[in-house]
Amino acid sequence: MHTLEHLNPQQRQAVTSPPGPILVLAGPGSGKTRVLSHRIAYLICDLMTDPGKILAVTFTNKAAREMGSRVQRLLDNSPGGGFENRRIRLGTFHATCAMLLRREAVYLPVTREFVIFDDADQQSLTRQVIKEMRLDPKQVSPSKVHGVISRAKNELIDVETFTADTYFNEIARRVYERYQALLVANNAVDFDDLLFYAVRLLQNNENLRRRYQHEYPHILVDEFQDTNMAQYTLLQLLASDPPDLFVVGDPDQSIYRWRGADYRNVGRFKEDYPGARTILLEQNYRSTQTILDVATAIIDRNHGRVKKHLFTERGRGEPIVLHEAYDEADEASYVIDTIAKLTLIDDSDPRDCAVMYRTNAQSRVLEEAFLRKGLPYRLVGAQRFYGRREVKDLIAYLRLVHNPVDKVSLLRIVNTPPRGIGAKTVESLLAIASSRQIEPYEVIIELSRDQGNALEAGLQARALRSIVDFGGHLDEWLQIRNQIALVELINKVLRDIGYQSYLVDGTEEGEERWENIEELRAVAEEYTDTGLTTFLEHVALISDQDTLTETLNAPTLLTLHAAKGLEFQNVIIIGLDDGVLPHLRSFDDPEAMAEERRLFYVGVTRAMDRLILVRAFRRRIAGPSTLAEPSRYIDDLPPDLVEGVRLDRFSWENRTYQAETSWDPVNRDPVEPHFKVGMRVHHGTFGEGIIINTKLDRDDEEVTISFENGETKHLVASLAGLEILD
DNA sequence: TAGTCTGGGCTTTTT
DNA sequence: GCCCAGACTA
Repeated sequence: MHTLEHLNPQQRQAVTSPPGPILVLAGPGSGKTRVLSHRIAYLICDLMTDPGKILAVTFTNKAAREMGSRVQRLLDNSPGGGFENRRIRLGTFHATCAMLLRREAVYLPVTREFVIFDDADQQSLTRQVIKEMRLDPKQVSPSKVHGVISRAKNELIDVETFTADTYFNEIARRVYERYQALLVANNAVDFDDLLFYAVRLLQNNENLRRRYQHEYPHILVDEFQDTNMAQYTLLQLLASDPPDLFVVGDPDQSIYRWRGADYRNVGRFKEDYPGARTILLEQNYRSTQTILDVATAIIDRNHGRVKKHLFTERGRGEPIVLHEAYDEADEASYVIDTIAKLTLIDDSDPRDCAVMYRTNAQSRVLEEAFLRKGLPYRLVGAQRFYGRREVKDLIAYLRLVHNPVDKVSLLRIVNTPPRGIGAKTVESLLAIASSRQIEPYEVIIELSRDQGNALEAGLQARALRSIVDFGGHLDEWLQIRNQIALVELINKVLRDIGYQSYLVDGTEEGEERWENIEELRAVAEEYTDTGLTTFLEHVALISDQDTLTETLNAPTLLTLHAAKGLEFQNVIIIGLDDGVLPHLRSFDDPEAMAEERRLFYVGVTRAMDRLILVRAFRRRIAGPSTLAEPSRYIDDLPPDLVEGVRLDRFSWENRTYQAETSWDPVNRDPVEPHFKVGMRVHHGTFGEGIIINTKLDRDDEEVTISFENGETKHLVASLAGLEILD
């Protein structure tokens, strides 16, 4: 019972409610993870619940991990002791469904070894279907069509019930049908299928449903406001009778509507479970009262919501700061200056500062500014490790070895690295496969075993040699896949295809790519005991945040979406201009506009001590730089809480921030211009010409030359080998 | 078959 | 203004 001492009355009420449908509306910073983990500990230690009967679902791996370790800590400290959390089923919606589907694969159109297609795979499959239907991918955008399909699945609409009310939707319906068939043919499911199949399975099979209800009578859900129809239905199906369903969420932080999330599930929950107990968590342990008041002023302008009165015992704190920069470059230098200043006056470390923005494109100007100063930063999202080309390539090889009918992976790597199996050859291979009604990989392996067949197939001798070579390797991989450790398999594949020499081409980028491969191999080491299936599932269901390095003492740059669930001492939100925040694309949709507001609210409530809002007088969004209109949200800020005075400017030299950074600033010598407009030069290929323009580009000089032969060229001076003639 | 060129288009992206 | 994808050329 001692674990309850650290909870406030509302938290305690939530944690100790008798089992049943319970809805916890948790304001930002109100300790929702704490409530969830205490609830689990309470079930185990006080109500003597078998840990194996508890199912806790989150949206991210990170949240799942965090909850797991917090529960473990609570159990370790509990008076009874000896409890273990290992048997708690704790995971993301998708991982939980994947577990269920693998167990019950006999009821599915795919086998237990199914692979999970990620975003890029889904995209390329959709594109393939569109092309197959002889539609132009430029007219019919694969991403839009796939978006429609994905949304349909999230709303549990299958091909049969998908109604095509418009021409576009008719196309989408036909693509949907074929797309689904191709997934099955590849023994694959996409992210949405994980949920969709799980729901259908439980709906159509009463025994199975009973079994799972009995297996997990106690269910807890994090970020409930972000559930979509499929997830909500899944929870309903899993909940036993009487249900013990403990859901925690905050409709004001619902920012994934465009991914199918529907915060109205919160309202639905109350309707579907009339006896549900609702508990509001309003005490905030993160921010100053000033920040909470600003946040409240912003969110209170959204209608039709349960108002929360966020309060803290932390006191008023400092006023928030509003700054207007000249343009985005000036905005970036203001950000850097401000962080430098904060590290001086506030005893903050650079790592305590975050810069948030609406769109990823905004990070570029910031990054450039940091790089110019030689200062480190941590960027969340953007160049995701598992989205890197080389990482995806290696994973595609492994997926192929695991599940050779996966044609998306096969096509991805059949000529990567280039081995002379080009588009023409691939086409012939596919034609042979379909005419003989076998899988393309079988054609490849057969050819490698018996080259005589090839003559009939009409393949060029050179192409055949390449196929034989590749097929031989593939054949061998398939035979040894279950006999050697995962890392050994990876090493073998890498060696066989000469991947290192392909990647490492003398450039820095090549080195980096190879390092990524080594990192992936290091991850694979941890799966020596569990094997390829588990490893592939792990890499398919992982998120970017998991790869965020925690050690670097540098500010974090991230989108407002990525900021959800995090907190920082100092938060700088840039781009408070209409069209950026709120985003232009949301203007004509009131629901979307309400979500933009929530997004801003999420950003504001990340701040513990200081909040700094920045806008720019001019801004370039697409095309030329134009005058920007201040964000409408600026008008909603209570004037007495805002300080419009700009912070004093500091120069970077000798500042603690720079001194404390762990990374050596890149001190490039400034490039001296060698060429001037009007100079006559000679070029090895183009002959003589006159410089008509020069430009210094961070580390090189770019010149425009009008040559005597009439051509005008842009050249990089260091590479062009120009000779100055006068 | 592999690099270069051109044109469209352009939020957010837990899995 | 920049990036990616597909067309085009060597």
